[in-house]
Amino acid sequence: MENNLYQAARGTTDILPAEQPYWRYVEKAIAEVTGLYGYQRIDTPVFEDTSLFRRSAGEYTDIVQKEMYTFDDRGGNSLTLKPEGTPAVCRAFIQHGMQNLPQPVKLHYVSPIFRYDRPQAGRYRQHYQFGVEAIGEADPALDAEVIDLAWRFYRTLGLTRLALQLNSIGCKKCRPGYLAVLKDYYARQPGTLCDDCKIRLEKNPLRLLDCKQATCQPVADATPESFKYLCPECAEHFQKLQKYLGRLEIPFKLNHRLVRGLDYYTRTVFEVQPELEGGQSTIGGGGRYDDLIEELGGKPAPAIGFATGIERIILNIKEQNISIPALPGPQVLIACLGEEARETAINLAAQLRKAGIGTAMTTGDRSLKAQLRQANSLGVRYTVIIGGDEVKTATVTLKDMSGARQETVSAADLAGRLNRLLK
RNA sequence: GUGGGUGUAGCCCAGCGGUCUAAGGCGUCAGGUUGUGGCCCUGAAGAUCGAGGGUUCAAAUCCCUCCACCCACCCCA
Repeated sequence: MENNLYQAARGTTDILPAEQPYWRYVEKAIAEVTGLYGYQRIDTPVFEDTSLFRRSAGEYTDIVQKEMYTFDDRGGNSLTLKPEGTPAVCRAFIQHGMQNLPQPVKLHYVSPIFRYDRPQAGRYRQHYQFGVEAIGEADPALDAEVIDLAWRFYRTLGLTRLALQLNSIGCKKCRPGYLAVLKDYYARQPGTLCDDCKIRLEKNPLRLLDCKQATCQPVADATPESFKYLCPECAEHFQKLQKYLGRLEIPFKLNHRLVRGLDYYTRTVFEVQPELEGGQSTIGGGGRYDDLIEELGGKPAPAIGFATGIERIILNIKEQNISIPALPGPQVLIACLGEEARETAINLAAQLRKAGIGTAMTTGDRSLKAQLRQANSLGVRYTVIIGGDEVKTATVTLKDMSGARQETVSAADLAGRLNRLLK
């Protein structure tokens, strides 16, 4: 970093004015959908005790092993910038006694997320996620609701050609049985496993299914399917969920290799990706975490959540050429010539704004031509021109920027006149 | 963390050892007579050629290191 020019830290980015329409568009869809389903907003701090994330995600997950932004504060506490949203929401749920609220508690958040990862298009060290959590209910109808919410959200944005993948990885009771089957299956494979998988086999066998190494593909593809080893309760839960999704006409593909990168998931796991893309194209995902609240010290409360990356959504909005509404700018520009006119302009700008009319005013000593060029590039509908003549007669020249029309209006009537014209 | 590619004004990009005191387009600013925009015309500002070091008589052009971005992997959002 010999460069004396500062630049945004690696993997971080500025969201410039030109990008803001996309963000506002997404934020609007978030407000709309969460309102429709009754998921209230919660905001949690950007950092939490490191142990919160270690305990929830799992010691052998990539997030904990290599992606956390962890630091000691001046008091010697180990803190970590949120690498995902769910544990923070669970902590808040427990801390504020939300188990005493009517269950399930339905929350949503929009939050920066930090992961020390190698950046790429659509992958940042600081990015934003929109997520929902529904805590305190095990009914598969709630799983269906969360997936439906996610699906509706994408449709509200206008995104198409998305694929929903679904799996069930069982619960505390039945997963050990499945893992035994899995281990047994892998133990019988000729020694062709990649180095990572050898470790996974010991530490976190479920993740064997997640391996992307070419050499492991045939082995992983042919693994016994987790949803065939579910206990009766989990099997029923999964069956009902699929039935409900059918009712909701949400297409999904069963993917027995979908396991997600966090250890706390139970039963339902799902992911949404664009149909065509490969690579790091997942735009959203989630699942059930029936044991997490209890593991974090709360009274047992089953729950399900979903989170989606806003940058990746915007990437897809652009790829799919979805048109985004422009952000409103000022409707009127006041141009003036000379010091006296300037004083009048300042008064009039204040009056117009008070009347609720978005008003910009030119500054500096510029020619009328330059001021009108500015009006044009701002895209205002009207320009108010004040020069020596107007000052003398207490009037103003009101120019309609869509044509060549202009009229003389008394300064006192300007706000009223504009309000009528802009209606 | 691994492998590969790229890096020239705010943006897009030409140039790929001497003719570069770096070209063009977009954008910005100013003008095209006296107070009128969008089109057009003219002009100006704006680049230590990502940074640092090296090779050479000579480097934007070759080499090394670093930084950043992109792609693939890992993993995820």
